[in-house]
Amino acid sequence: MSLRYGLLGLLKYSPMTGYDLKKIFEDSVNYFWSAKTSQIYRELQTLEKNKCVQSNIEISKAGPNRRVYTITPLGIKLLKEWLTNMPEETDEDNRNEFLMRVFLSSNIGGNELLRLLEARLKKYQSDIKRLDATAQAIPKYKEKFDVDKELLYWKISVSRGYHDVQSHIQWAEESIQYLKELGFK
Amino acid sequence: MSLRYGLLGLLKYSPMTGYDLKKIFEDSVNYFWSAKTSQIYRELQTLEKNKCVQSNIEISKAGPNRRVYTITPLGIKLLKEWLTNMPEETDEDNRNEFLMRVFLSSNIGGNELLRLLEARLKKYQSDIKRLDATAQAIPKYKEKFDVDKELLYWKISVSRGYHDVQSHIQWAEESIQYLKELGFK
DNA sequence: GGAGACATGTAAGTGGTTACATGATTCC
DNA sequence: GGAATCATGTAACCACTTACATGTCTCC
Repeated sequence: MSLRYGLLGLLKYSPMTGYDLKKIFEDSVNYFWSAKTSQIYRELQTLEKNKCVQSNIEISKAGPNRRVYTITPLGIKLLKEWLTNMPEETDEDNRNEFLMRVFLSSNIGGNELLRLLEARLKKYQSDIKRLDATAQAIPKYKEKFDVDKELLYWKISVSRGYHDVQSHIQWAEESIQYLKELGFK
Repeated sequence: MSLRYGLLGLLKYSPMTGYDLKKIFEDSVNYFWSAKTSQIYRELQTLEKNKCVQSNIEISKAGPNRRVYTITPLGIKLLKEWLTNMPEETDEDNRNEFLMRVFLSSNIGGNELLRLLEARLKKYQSDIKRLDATAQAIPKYKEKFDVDKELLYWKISVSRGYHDVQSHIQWAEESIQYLKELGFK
């Protein structure tokens, strides 16, 4: 569901192609949602079937033709309905393969887990850099889409990204230290 | 994949039924993985097809019969292989429907978002209680499965759960305050 | 001439959810 | 008598991934 409404939400800023949407997902929403190109194109097709968006082919002399999607009034209506009708239990999706590995680490031992955690710590540190890039992209979209009140909500979302990464780093560092104190290396 | 190995990992502690596994998922692994009964039974069937587990029906006079699954040497081997061969990019699955809503909140406005965040904060606070219960369940499993070195890894996992929830709470509180300072109510 | 960005899709498969179906036992 | 827990499953569906397929333009 979220992908569906994410696409509608972005199309509300401006008409776009599937390719554009994929790029925005990559460099702005990416820390809490991602989607493969193939899924985006398919979802756009079903959205068009449901009359939530409408597409027009834009013939360009320079480069391949582009199918540009525009949100319809119905699309806007359904987007707002989704946003206002929030179910009691919208779980943040906790599925975490890495934690499954940690949980089962008795099978590989503390030394091995230590190495896993150290590698993971590096990943978390690079996550911060990706978030910085995202935060810096916000003003760019401000110009591109000529939005203003949106910025507040984008900032609150990005801030959640930072809180998350920072807590991951803290946990990894603590756990590494703990394992070392126990004599693992 | 993770469900598959989660089941194998738990079955390594002790032979169990699908129903048992479901219960353990609910009160011990739940904060980073969950699964519906139907999925667990199906997965156990494919694991048996692949010779990773083996099942025997236990006839009980009191109550319905139970199909008890036992991990095979092949299952143990594959579990360990999975744990040692960690791919470079095991993403923690970030998909977060709630954040998608926050990100798109310009469509409903700051007052509405404030209410969403306040409800969410309560949910986070109840998450802490669930984690406390999980942490307290650890010794129980220690006796049940007669494990000891596992405890260390369970503790490290649960600790991650706490870090996560605490950062969620902090973010929600900060964002609520921020919105209030801006005059939303 | 080749790499990489631009651009759009289809097909098959996996993992997860929802809905359905059944029936015994225990405790109030 | 009724609700909750124990216990096991099937079928249909939905969301997402992986692999495949095609072709243009731009910059080095």
